[in-house]
Amino acid sequence: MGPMSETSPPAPQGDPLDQFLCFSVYATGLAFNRVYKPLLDRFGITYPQYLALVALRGADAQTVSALGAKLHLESNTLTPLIKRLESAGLVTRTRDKQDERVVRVALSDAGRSLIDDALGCIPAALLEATGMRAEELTALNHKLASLGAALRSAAAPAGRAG
Amino acid sequence: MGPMSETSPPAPQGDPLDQFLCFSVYATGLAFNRVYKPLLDRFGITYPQYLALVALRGADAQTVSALGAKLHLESNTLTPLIKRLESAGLVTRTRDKQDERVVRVALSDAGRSLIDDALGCIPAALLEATGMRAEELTALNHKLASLGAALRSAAAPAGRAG
DNA sequence: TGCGATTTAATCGCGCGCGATTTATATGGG
DNA sequence: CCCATATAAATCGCGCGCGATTAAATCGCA
Repeated sequence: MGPMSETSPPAPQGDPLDQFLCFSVYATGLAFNRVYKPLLDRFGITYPQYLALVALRGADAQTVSALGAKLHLESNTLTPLIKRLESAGLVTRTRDKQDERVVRVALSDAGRSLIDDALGCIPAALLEATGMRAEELTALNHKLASLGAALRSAAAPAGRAG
Repeated sequence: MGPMSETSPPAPQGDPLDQFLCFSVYATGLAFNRVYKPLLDRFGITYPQYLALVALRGADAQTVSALGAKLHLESNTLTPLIKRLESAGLVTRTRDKQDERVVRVALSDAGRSLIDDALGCIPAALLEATGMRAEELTALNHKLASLGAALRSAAAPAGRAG
């Protein structure tokens, strides 16, 4: 993203980067990670692993591709991450009998209880860290989601007007 | 972030992750990167390097710490990044004569003309990729910036109520 | 049936972020 | 003056993201 409103001749502002929406997204992502880190360290998982466990909680025995569709990641990122979760005993990986190409990933009992525990306290801690009202965050969430969707379709290689 | 509005009993929605603001920030960050990648490849730089060059354009001969304050990064991340920019001939690194501990980073002529060229076309391409109006993006930018600031102060180790 | 095209994961290399540590320089108190 | 402390940057290891490639299984079609 670039300077958004070119209609600002007078003040040079704090920093040029602050005019970039992409930078706000980038920096807020870093900030989220820093808030999550100490909370997730107590569970021995990373932030991407936390997201994967949340996604797995939604539906069990998902393929790597299906999980990737939810997380917007591909096997080159997911396979090593899932193997680390497997080493930690939090998920199981099984080749599909019908189609040996696909690997199905499921929460183990330990994984399920870990993510349930985590969801019991972490979201509340995060909500407090934002210092904002839930409805305000929901609105922001929706706007960001549609921005993300627009960017994803713009980044898609095939068939776009423009 | 967690489920934001617990006031939604009926629909299980698309995916649980979509209820997490942190995930929208994370996924939108990934999406921004994917839009930037082909644009920045033509200049031979990465997205963090692009941000660093933008920050350097704002004020020359900055210390690593000052640059880090703008980017919300520290020397463990910045030093290697800056060295890559130096190898590419885009910035210069010089030890401060008054205080030999500090390193001052400045754009080279090549770096300045590269970032000027990049800013000449990339922000417009990004604006188009969002498919949103500039004023809407500006509003989103401000909300995200204050969210980021809140998270950063919550993540700061010392002296907080709560 | 056979065999190329497609699909699904996995592998590899590189550039971040970052916690932890190290090195080098500067500063201040006895 | 000397040494403890502080500060700035650099180094190291690990876990992502991801482009590119590979391996293996399935599908399709003659």
